[in-house]
Amino acid sequence: MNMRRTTIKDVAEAAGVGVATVSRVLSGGSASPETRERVLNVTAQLDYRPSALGRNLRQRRSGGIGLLLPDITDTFYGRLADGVLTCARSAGEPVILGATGDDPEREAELIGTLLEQGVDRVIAVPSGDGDGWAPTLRAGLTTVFAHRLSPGHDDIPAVLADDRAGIRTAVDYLKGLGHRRIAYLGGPGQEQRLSFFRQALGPLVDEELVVVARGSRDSAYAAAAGLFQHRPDLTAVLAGGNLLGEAAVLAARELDLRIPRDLSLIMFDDVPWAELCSPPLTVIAQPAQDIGYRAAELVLRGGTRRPRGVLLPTELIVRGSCAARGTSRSPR
Amino acid sequence: MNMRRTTIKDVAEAAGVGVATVSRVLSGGSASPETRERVLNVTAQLDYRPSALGRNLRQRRSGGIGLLLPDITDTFYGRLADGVLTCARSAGEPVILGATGDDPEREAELIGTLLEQGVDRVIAVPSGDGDGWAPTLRAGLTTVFAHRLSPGHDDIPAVLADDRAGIRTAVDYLKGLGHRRIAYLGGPGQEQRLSFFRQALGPLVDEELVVVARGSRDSAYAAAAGLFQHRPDLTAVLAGGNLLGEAAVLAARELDLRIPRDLSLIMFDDVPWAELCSPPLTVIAQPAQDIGYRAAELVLRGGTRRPRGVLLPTELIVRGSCAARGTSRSPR
DNA sequence: CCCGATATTGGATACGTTTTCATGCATCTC
DNA sequence: GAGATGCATGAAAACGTATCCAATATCGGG
Repeated sequence: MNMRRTTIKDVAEAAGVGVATVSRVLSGGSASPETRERVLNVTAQLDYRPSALGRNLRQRRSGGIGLLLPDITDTFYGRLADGVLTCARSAGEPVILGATGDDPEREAELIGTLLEQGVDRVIAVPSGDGDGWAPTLRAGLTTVFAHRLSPGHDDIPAVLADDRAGIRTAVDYLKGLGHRRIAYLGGPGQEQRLSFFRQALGPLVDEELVVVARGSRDSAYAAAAGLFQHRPDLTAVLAGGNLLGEAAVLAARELDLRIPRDLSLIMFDDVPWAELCSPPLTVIAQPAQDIGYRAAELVLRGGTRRPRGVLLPTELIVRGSCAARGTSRSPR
Repeated sequence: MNMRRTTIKDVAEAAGVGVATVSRVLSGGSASPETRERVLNVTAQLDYRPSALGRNLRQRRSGGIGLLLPDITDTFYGRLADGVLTCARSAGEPVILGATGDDPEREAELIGTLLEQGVDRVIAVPSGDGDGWAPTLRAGLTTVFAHRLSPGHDDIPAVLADDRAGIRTAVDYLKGLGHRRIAYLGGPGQEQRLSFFRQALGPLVDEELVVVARGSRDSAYAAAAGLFQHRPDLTAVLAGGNLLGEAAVLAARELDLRIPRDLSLIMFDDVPWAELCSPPLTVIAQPAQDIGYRAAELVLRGGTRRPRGVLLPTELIVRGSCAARGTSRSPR
């Protein structure tokens, strides 16, 4: 028994038309009403599904969207991915996921795989300094950056949270509470944010209080602990991501720093556990799902008339991890 | 300027051999050492990458692994996905991700998309009662179930955490602390776990204390709150997932139940924030990444000699969310 | 020195689709 | 009514690869 898949040829034969006609009917070309109906009937009856394999080869592209994230384990990227999936599903496009680990080399390797697969649309949280992207873009990939942009590729549309406003709001909030020595705990690829932070802090900026960790949990913890130990005089810290925030809480606990009495903490990204933490964490919420969704919209719209990019609003959500400076000096 | 992609034909021409030879060299067939070297040289020089499109059509399958998860936002599935990605990357296989939302209909739709793409290997956390899988399997998909199995498809290999042991350990632990009225807060697709729970509890089981929520956060919260309000006499609860655990903590806080004084809590799945919670949550750790990795190994090994499946160990990690019953009656 | 066996090679074919192009037919215009 | 115009249609040609098969070259044994 040879269970061959039904092809367009079978449909054409059964409907008494040519394969070209079937193809046209199915992809919305012109055809006479009777023919169309007949073809559609046969299609339904035979349960025919056009093979993407043949189509892809013919069109020399596989459809589908490549999604390159630093770490799918990070809930922020999880939500971002969810947004992409939602949009892609409504367009019937498959999503090919790759985890770069914020390593340009791995990123390049994954892009290679995507190209090999004929994928010509990719949404990426770019890692590295952006050198790796030049050849990719020349290869004709429709690219949209999400969450971060890549230095030197300002012509690529990007969907970003409004980090500048978010950081400004957070810093102003901390300043308003009387804090002066405010630290920033950043992760990979946050040059942009760092400059916004310096900008928002103005003359108060202290380069020793700006620390950048690598992507891992361990590295984040080490950075936080190092910072707290080395500069016990700091009174507030802005963590540039939920991993960093987690590390800050852990390190603070380990060093017996009480939040918010000894240390005020604001974390980038609102995650469910921020509310479960004690004290609940004050955060800058980012619309992660929206970022993904909008990026998918952009990349699906494709080459035609590419907008400059999208900036989505952030929101400071005040919970309990910040206190006025001086509280620690209040009696007992 | 016509920037055509270099094809196998170009390589053949440049190397002065036939396309068949190039194909053989590149896919490990037999060839004379000189020919092989020459072809490889030209390949490298022209930066030739074989197009998956042509190959896929020829072999009538697209390679790549379909990954069907209920919710990529859930860190458990995030880690599982990470495991799959790691294994797939080492095999050079792309991973196509789909979120089912635990909805059999969406699941079927996604499977349809995969089939259309020619994907013939899929790793899935099956949703629903398993009816939807029969046609899929008949279509020749190499399938591996992860984390859950599908009722009525015991012939499909599955990679699971040892829920039975995990639950038994947790229940015994709670029993040992003096608890008698122990509740279970479950999510979708946890029939298996439920029966293990009943089994572990033995005569103590109280059906009113077994609650099943749907997949969403809201639903989980509603279930937890309803349970706590309706049965204030319960003293311990086992949450069947990190979403449920989160909901339990939130609901307990809302109802002014102190953990662990008024209520002992054990959560399935060890997540980073379990340690940040106050009190830190006692959990049953599951090797989510391993589950994904092993599932990928299984599905890549493919049709040949399919093992019965894999059971991975769980571990009870005692932190601070469980107390001996009677503590609440202690003075003050 | 010749024959058969083996290893290597390239031409040709097929995979399933989309798209171009030419054909036939009907309708429209002057 | 004749030529022009438009539309529906099907045959055929790609798309880039893997593989079948026949042909050639190499080698060993008799």
